[in-house]
Amino acid sequence: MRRARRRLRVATWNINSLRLRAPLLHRLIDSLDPDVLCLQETKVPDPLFPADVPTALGFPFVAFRGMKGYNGVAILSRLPFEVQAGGPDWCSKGDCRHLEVRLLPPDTAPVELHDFYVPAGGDVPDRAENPKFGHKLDFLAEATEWFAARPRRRTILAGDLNVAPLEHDVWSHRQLLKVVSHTPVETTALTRWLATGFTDAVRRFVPETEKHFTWWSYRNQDWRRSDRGRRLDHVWVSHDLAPRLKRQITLKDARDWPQTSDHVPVCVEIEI
DNA sequence: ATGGTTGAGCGTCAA
Repeated sequence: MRRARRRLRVATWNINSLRLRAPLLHRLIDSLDPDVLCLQETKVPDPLFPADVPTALGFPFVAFRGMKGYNGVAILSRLPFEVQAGGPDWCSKGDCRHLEVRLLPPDTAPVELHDFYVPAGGDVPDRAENPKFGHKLDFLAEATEWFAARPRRRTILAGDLNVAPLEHDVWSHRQLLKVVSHTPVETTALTRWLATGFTDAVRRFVPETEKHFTWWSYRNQDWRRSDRGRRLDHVWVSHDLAPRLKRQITLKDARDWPQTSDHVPVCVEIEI
């Protein structure tokens, strides 16, 4: 007997403080209707996680890993899941940048889901001068090694990867070649990670010759007019899921929400 | 070359 296919929508958003922007999640859900939502930069320690927020939004299954002040990831889900504990402590820093869950749809096989928040890497793209850049490169290398050693089936990886890998993932390739997020050492590292067995889901729908961004700095007076964006937020799927991709939605309108994040949500729909 | 803005949480640091 053949198992039923199910529509799965996975969204990712760097929310830049969950407690501050929890009210905006209503808009995200109205616009994207996700089944699963991966958040980054929740900036909330676990004991202070607002447990009532996901429940009120209709997402009864929740996992979170947060700390004081910085970082922090969370997964909100309509589908049940099991948290996969015992993953690596990336770069031995204990800094709350990754969650893995095993989604358990009632009518079809489980799906492995990863939520990542890759280190931003500071301002100077030189590991000798800037330890944060070294941390970023080490994180990317560790993640690549870890995924290379695992099988890749029915797997989705989403998050703020803090690298814009392609020429048209930034507003000016030439002007950003020495800017952290688009330096060759970073784009090469991210491409190697992708090549451990993933497909870039959004670029399946948006041609590589077309500019496509998910982040615009707060420091631009008129973000839409200057349009100096970068594509830092990604959804990747294992190759077996690539033919099942149905659409992507990058919710650019979210950049105009009141008191919003500098990142916008990205959502992918897959027939699983 | 510099500055521009935001959040956490009260110092500045991180982005």
